[in-house]
Amino acid sequence: MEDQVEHKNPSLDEVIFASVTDCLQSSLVMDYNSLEKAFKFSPYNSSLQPISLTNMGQVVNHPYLNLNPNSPIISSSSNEADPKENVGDKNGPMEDHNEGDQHGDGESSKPLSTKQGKGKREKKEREARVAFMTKSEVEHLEDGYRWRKYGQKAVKNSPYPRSYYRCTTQKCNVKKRVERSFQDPSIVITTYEGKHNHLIPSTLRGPLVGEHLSGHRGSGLLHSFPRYHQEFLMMNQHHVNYQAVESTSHRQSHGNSSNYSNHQQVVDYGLLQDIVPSKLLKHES
DNA sequence: CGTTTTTGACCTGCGC
DNA sequence: GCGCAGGTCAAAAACG
Repeated sequence: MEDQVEHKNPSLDEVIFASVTDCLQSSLVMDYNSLEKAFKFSPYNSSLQPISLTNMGQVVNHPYLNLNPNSPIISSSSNEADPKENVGDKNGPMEDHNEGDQHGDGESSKPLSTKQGKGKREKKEREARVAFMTKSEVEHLEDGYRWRKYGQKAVKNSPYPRSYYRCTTQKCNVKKRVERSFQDPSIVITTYEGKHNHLIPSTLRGPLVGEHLSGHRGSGLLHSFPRYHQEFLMMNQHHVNYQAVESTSHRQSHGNSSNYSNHQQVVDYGLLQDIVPSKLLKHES
């Protein structure tokens, strides 16, 4: 734990969201130590990017984060199409796009020998990551998507293991990692990697996220699922639509501290409207 | 019986 | 080069 305090330059890859005590409250629970730990998630943790969720509460601050209201937000969109968004990082870990050829890294069909990739795939490309810290008793928070666990590892210096999940939807290679903070075991750190290329499955074993968001809070399986978290997912989901329609440059709104809000303006009248409460959508604009 | 979880082995990147 | 830690695979087990 000592060695982790190297100040690396954050760049446009990883986002740290605030956590909330639960979906009914908006009080932030921020534990910097845990945050640091969250940063350690990534072997490439040179890339961290704060997010401004102006309609979702305050931005988490952290010595590593270098919060800058003018910095482009997030993200998630990043490695897909816009090389510009990778600005600032010294072509480190994210220089090639393995999704270019197919969907992904280590799909099960890929033989190990290929994986070793002598020569070919130099560095494995990583998707954008978003980390949430959530106060929750359960580790695997219901988020509307279906996940299959594909691994679990013990985490150094932590009594709690880290679990690895993959979205079960075909061709969707979104992954997430879940681990409990050893500093505060009540906090679950969930890291999403990649973007869903599909909508939230309607065949959920429970109410849709949207339902939940639109006022049935406290009911159903998602009760433990924090609102920020849900909101991110909703936006993440709709980003797919957004891209499909607008596939270009709306994201570049410098000076606006909330790209999300900007984004929301774009998708506001689409599907999102059906599932996200309007006040939430309007809040920022 | 199909799907998901478990878990040990293996691979990769990094620091020394 | 070696060892460590993180990440993934894949066979077997468990589950519904």
